[in-house]
Amino acid sequence: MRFESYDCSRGCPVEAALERIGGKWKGVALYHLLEGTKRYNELKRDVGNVTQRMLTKQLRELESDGLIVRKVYPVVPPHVEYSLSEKGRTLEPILLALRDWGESYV
Amino acid sequence: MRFESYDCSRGCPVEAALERIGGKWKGVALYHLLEGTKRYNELKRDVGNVTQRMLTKQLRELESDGLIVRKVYPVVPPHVEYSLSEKGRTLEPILLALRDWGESYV
DNA sequence: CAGTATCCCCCTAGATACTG
DNA sequence: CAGTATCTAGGGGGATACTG
Repeated sequence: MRFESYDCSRGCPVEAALERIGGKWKGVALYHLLEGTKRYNELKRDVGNVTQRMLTKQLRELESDGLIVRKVYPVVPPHVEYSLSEKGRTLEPILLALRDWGESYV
Repeated sequence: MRFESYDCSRGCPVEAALERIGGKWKGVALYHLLEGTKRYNELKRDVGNVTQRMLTKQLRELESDGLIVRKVYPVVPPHVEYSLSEKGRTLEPILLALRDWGESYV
């Protein structure tokens, strides 16, 4: 048969993946990071209507999941850059597929 | 450039797509419906550790988003079948990509 | 079998203000 | 510039019991 069945009672890969990128602003943030490294405020502008608190929170989760890299330059004023990690870059096909689907079917 | 930028302040396609499939049990439910039409309890077993209340709720949302079809046979005992709609079937590449990513990178 | 009906907790997420 | 700190509302989500 074409699709194998999974016992999701103790971890399903689809569920696991969505837990990583399904946060309210995570997908959009990751998507915009496909363009390249961005500073905090740049990313905030791109993501749009998000509060600082929430963006910071979601970025920290993405970081601790190893999907993005946060680089701090110890200067005044602060300079922080976000970029996709190797692992984060593997999400590219998914993010582009989500974008295309969103454009076509929503 | 490879990726166009989107103003997400009033609707971003990635965000829109994730709003449809990002619910806690939606991805898994959709994924299992790739296998074909299922009855309620069958789907519930497949999805795993979900309560009836939540599964019903998420299925109703998927239905009102036009991603799944709910067919009720007016018999006793009740018989209800769920299946992917045309639109829902367009999610197949995304669901498979999520599964593959989840298997490899989580 | 395939749901409702209740009750309730807690976490998500927003608003606002403050800061190294 | 890139964040904390604090407070708060709202609803997502669980447990349990009941039903046509």
